[in-house]
Amino acid sequence: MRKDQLNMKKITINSVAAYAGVSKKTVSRVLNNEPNVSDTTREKVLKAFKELDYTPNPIARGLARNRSFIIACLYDNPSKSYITRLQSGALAACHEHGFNLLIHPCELRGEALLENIEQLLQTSRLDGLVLTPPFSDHADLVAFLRRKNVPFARVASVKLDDESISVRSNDEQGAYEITELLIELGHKDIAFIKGHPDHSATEQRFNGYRRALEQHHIAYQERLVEEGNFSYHSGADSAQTILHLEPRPTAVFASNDYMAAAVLKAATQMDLKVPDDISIAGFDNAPIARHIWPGLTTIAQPVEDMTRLAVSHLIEQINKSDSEENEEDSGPLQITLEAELICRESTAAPKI
Amino acid sequence: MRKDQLNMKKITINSVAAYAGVSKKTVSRVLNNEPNVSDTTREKVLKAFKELDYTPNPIARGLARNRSFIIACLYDNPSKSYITRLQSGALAACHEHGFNLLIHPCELRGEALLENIEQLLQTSRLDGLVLTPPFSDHADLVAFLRRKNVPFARVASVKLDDESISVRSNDEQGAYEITELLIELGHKDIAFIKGHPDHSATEQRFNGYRRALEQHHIAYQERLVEEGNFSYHSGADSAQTILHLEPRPTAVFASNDYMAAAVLKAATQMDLKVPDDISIAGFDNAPIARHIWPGLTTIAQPVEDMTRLAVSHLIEQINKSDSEENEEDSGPLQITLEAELICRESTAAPKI
DNA sequence: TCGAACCCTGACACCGGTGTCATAATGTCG
DNA sequence: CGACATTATGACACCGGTGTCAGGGTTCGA
Repeated sequence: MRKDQLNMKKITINSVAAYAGVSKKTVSRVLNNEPNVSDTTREKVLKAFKELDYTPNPIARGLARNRSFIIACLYDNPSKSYITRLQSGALAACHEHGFNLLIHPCELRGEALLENIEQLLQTSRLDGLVLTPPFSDHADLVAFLRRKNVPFARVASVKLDDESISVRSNDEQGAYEITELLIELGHKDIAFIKGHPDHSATEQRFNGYRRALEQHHIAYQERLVEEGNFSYHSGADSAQTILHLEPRPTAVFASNDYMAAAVLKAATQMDLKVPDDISIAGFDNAPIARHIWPGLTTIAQPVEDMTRLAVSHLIEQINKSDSEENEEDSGPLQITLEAELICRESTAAPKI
Repeated sequence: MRKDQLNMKKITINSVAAYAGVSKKTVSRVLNNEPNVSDTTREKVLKAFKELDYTPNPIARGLARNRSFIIACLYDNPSKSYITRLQSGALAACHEHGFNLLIHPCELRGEALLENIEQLLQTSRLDGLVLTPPFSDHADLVAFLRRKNVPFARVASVKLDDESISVRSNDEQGAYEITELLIELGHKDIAFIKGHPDHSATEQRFNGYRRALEQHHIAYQERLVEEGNFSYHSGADSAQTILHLEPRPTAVFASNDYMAAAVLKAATQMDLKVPDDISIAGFDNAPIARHIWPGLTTIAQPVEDMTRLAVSHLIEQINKSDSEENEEDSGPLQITLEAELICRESTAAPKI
């Protein structure tokens, strides 16, 4: 059968088989790089692929193999830049492996979460799930997914002590370094604004702050610590308290850049010069950190890399569990990437 | 057959049919709300759905109907907040109709675009496409999709003179209003920073600026107009030129908030007080507009609504073209939503 | 009372791939 | 050289739904 005889009809595995003069099963073998196909046959089929411009139908394939080639990325994160970076890393890995990415924003709080996820699983027949903060350490969710036997990977989770895929950055170390920077500049009264309690990063960053103080023999002062929730607003509230303390701290380390930006705004409104009158540091290296004046000293995490790695390993696991039927979990996979300190204009030695 | 006899097996249409004592075709009829099912039968089946907790498999359904229930959202936009707002609107509409959303960032420039899209269509078997700026007015892409007979909807397109689905906001009017506000505050030398030439919004906003000047009998001065590209950096460059003009304009209207923020940063670095020494206005109401000090006067577009509407109508069209086989395009659908002026602290009367 | 029109319903093929197994062809070893 | 293992291939059922069509039961008009 010649190509033009097909006359623009949909190209299916049957057309290819007919064109190449083999059975559709053989075409399928070539498609999936299965062994036991002679070189000459394989080449005939590959030639047919090219000449017919054939693309296998992922839906049919999915039906036959009970797979959707779709993974979903769960998030409930206030930071747009964080989300888009997550997505971009996840997409890169998905494309590499021929998967598609579904994004699924949903709320951490509320009874409905598990139902919501269950419905997502039911209706989309996902092959796997990527948990991003604050879901990465949601014990109920993790237990639920284990019970349902749904492959998943966690991004920026704290808990390293289990057998699932998890990629994180070293938040504790980052916070340590930024605090140490302030200390070495000569600051002693360093205020700290905590993040959202649901995020495990919150505790990590706080720990880094405390460890740096301790290491440098500076007493921890509870009065300098405010509760925030990563939002700009919460930063603004905390700033009001912190900037009116007596004596006023000479530096503020906020757990993310939005809160740091809010502190900067509040300080500017109070006619405090940054960094002369007060130093400010953030975390995350969000775009705003370099879009304001002065630019924020902060910590850059390799968010794209984290997600890319997580998704990549997730897909590997999916593919593996597909071929081997034995349920040996191919071992845990825990990766920790380093974060990078970025110095901008918002930090300097205190003017005595 | 009783439910517990099924003993946790996968619930398929066959199980339901057996449980309800009807054929799978009848179950399928109930699933799709087809006519010609007696009330008693329908209820039996519905009862089986509930008791077995049945969810139809979208993949099998997709194979049979040659549909994927997936639409993709194309974008190449520098603004993270714009992207996430687009996504959130698109997701809302998708969920409402049982569709899934694929996100597909890609580059406008470069020969590879059409190939890229073609591959996306081939491998994902999308049911439709949402074009967001700057793709909304990409003539080649639009022609390509028409030729391929791929349903699509455009968000924030300028061209209203054709038969496809298109939802936009009135950028020209928004720019007019913000310029008018500045004029009414007493400004006469109002600088303007253009956006990216690939985006149709760029021209719209510029037109609004010029119309307001004209309407208020203020001569247009070419020296006050800078070329930008919506990025923070381009705003910073333009700011350098504008802020050093002699005489210096008393107000700057940037085509988006990032560029406006860059102007604000540059002005602050030059020890100019905003808004006392110079007023600054932006466009889009990006988060940064309220995260910096002073907050930016800007225009808020209903981005979520635009995308939601676009996707909603797109899905309607997909569903319709599925049932009716006649290719009558159900009429063009052009919607224009209004944008809203948001006054913050960055604009005031000029201090003479 | 009988055929026509209509409403329900199910048998069966089909969507486009993959899995299982039988079979033929080839290779290997005692 | 015969018994057996291995490789290459295709026939066929199957994944879980939907489309087509035929047949049995009702209703209706003549």
